[in-house]
Amino acid sequence: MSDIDIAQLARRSGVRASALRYYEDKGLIASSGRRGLKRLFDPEVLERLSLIGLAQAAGFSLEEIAAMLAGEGGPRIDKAELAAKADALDRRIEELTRMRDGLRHASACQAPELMGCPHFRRIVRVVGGEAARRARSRFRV
Amino acid sequence: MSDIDIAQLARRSGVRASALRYYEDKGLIASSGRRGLKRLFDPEVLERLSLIGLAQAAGFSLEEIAAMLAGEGGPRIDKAELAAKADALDRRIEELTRMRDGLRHASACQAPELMGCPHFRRIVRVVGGEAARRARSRFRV
DNA sequence: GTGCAAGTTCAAGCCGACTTGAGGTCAAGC
DNA sequence: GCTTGACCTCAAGTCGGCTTGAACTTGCAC
Repeated sequence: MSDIDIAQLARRSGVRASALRYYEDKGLIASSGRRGLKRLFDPEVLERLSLIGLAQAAGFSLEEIAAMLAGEGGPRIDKAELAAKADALDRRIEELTRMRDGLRHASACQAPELMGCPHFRRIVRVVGGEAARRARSRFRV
Repeated sequence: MSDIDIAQLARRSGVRASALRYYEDKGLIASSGRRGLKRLFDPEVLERLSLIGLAQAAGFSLEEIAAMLAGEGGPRIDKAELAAKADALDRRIEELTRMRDGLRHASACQAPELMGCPHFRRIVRVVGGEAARRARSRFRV
């Protein structure tokens, strides 16, 4: 078989060997066997790692991802949950957009004192109040 | 004076008292004095907390924020740094947008096996590969 | 057959941003 | 004057997602 070792998998996926072991431990990926002590992986794991990466980047925790991947024959992914995540991303994108506009203005603002600029003050009030609570809360994305 | 106590400040800012003490310790805010043991705060701190919230939400660490706020007479904020942060946000927004589109598609996709859908597979490859490394890296936003 | 790079296990450490807990102080109301 | 409860300090704990270190084993090249 063309199973690959952990170093290969690490190199080809960009995920460090220690992380791969960690993922295996958490049930996110499985090795296809051992050669002696050494793990062997099916190259399909590469695709699974991409899927994991996508899910991570979308804001799922490893635990959630493990649950999704646990299904038999292909990942069991809850469509409603995906839609909810997409909605959350929409909100986050809007928020970041407002923030970016604020920063953009601040970086160009001619006011001698930034806090003297009414435009910036408004941004601080709006974004700083609301979004900060989100930033502090567990749910990053 | 109309200085307020830490409970008031917490209530009005949405930042917990323990966090406020932590911020003071880190030099992000200052109390204007004490009544006995108890801290008193100038209500202006509320605005400063909003600014901190904004900066946090924009992806600055508390340490960075402390450095920015350290200047005399109004925060000394580096315009170039702000512009860089805005650029970073732009990239992040683009990424999240692609991710959202992927999730949206996945949640609507009719393919019996999600991984059988070429569209989704492409998304996994593109987003899952690149963005995941970012997600894993320190720089969230 | 032997040297050694590359694997292994397991426990502990790290990061940032706080929170929590134990034990102490004190201003104000009864 | 005494209770009470809001505040105080300081150290330690939490969370997720790994990484690191120590001590060990192994497959492969020579």
